[in-house]
Amino acid sequence: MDRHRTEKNETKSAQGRPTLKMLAFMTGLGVTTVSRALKDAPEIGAETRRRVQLVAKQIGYRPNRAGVRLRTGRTNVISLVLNTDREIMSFVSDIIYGVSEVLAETPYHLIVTPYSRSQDPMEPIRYLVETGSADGVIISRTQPNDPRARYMLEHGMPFATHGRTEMGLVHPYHDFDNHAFAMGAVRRLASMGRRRLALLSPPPGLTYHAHTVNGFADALSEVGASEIPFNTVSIDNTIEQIRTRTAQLMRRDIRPDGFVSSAAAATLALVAGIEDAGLVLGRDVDVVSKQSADLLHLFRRELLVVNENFRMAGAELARSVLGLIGGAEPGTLQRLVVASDVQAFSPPAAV
Amino acid sequence: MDRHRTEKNETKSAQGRPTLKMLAFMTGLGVTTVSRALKDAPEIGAETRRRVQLVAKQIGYRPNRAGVRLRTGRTNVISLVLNTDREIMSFVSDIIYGVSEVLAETPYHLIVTPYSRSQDPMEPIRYLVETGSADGVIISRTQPNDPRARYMLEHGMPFATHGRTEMGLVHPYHDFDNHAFAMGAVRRLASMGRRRLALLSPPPGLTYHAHTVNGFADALSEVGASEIPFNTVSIDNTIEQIRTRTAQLMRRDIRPDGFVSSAAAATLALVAGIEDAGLVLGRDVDVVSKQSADLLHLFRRELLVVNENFRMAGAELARSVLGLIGGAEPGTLQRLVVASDVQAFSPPAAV
DNA sequence: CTGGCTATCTGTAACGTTTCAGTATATGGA
DNA sequence: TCCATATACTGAAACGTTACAGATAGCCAG
Repeated sequence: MDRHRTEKNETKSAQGRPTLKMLAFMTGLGVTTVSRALKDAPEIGAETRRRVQLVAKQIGYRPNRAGVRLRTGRTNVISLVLNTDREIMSFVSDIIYGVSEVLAETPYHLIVTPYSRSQDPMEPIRYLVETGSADGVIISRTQPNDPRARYMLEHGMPFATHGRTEMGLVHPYHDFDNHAFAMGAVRRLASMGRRRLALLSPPPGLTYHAHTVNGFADALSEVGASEIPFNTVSIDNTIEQIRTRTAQLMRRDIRPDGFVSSAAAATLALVAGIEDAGLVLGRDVDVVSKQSADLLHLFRRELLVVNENFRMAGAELARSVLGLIGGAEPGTLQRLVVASDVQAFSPPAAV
Repeated sequence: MDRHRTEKNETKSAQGRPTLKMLAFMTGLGVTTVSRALKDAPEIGAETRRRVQLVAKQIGYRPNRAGVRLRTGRTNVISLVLNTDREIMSFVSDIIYGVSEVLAETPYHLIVTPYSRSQDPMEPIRYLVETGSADGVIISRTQPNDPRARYMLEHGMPFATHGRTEMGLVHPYHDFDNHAFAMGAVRRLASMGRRRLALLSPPPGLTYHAHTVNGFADALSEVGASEIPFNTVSIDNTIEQIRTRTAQLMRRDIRPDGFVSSAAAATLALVAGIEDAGLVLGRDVDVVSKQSADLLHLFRRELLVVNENFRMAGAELARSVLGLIGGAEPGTLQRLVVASDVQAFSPPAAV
């Protein structure tokens, strides 16, 4: 009579998704035993374990994520928090690919948590922590004193940052040595006889702004070149803004004969501005730029480039978060990538 | 004695996440009532409803996704399925932004489900359907006879495609009118006196390959120009491949004096190849290219461009899937975006 | 005053998982 | 023989939610 009683001898076999209960019925064991057998718990007999795992594989059992999550709180999700309007284009896809690459071999899923202009960068972080929507978080646009990192550290949410912080707190990070990049760029320009250099820098506020600015300044004094200030604009500005500011700058009497640029898209605008002012790349001025895809040499072969690999960064960040979740020491999950040498255009092999 | 009995009068108030049970206790109601009051069910008194919603807002109640998902099967997740290596860079970030933009105002999360070179494109789809990991799916790289679309239709998984299918099955899609794009491009080239045109097309196999090829051919016969075949390569090839093939082509006696290109990144390589062969853009040859970001004019101002807005595409696709989930007719969720006119470079306002 | 509405509200079960606290059987030491 | 202990397994509870099947009370027609 009791409609609700769940009879153990269900006759329907072609039920939907396999569950532990089904597996238990099929093997004649209890669901507890099955659950444990699947995760190689020590108190399960060797034969039983093998038997359960065999059947599970046969019928294609996959744990129900909602069940696991509800019970354990584990989400098997890593969240990549991105600024919707500011992040540079290729940056996003490359980093996503890197992260995906690593997560693909794990039970983890990647979820993208966006935030935009108007929003407080803390908002998505708070959401993730409060709702427990992820087991780990990856953030970019890291600041020296980053409230997001502090908050996640305080709340025990595992995370890794793209870029370092400077708060005396230890956490996983992946960073490109922008100090070395800027130094190398300045040295290269100096070696070409350029003496009045300008820097198209990352936006002030982000940690790597200071790294870049310092590297630039350090190398300037080393090589005895001078700086033409160009800090009314950063790589965060629009193409149009960078272009017009550059053109203005290049029409002055005292103008740079060399540029260091921290991003490829910004470099496009920079060069456009230079040319708007009637100057010629490689003759009147040289430019060293970072890039992530190998495109700048197609744009103007006179450009000098240094490659930064965002895909690898994404992969490393993912590995770091997983490592941290797995109990690794955060201090061992920090990586600073040395900048490669400045590369000039080399014509492709003849066809 | 019974340790397990859950006393109703819990004294701890500063418990972790607010739950329905807590809300029920605070309001003095049953959890069923609270659950219903929060979703504006009709059988709840107006005052009770307001009271519950007030308290819920005050203590920041947010439904536990795992609970909802376990009980209802609804995941509140939309999955964007991406090919890890083939998708064009800017495409990915733009489309993600578009999707995010729309989902941000809903309870839905975006999860990115990647697949790569080696994999069967069906694999991630099967995974999503079998594990019920998403309430809706967005796919790109759509084919005329697309097994993914067929499979999802058969299994009742709501989805939208970027690009159309040709299977006689009705489903939401968003597509750019590549036939019109190709026609417009050819007409423009013809109006400039170009008579021997070549097409750098989308990869064969994808639906919009045929659209583009047909538009190209239709306009050719309309304007009486001829085609120089260039189908050993597509926009899916690497920069290097496109570049060398283009250079080879341009060194032949009979070479194109006009190109139509379906993607901005490919156009960079195309132009590089043209110049490798010693020819000059705007003099020896003209190129009309699609682009998503306004960058090609910075690259070479002689380029002619047509913009395709991937961000909008992402937003539309997201809206379509949500609409479909909400019960809208799939036939009403189809959109073909007309191609805008071919644009030549116009110098920025003087400074 | 009964029976049958309607309007509100409630208890319980169930989704699939893990964990706590056992239970049953075998093994071994005294 | 008896107790202790290890091995292999199991039932029940709980995570937070929704839905089914009532329950209670007020009201009105007959």
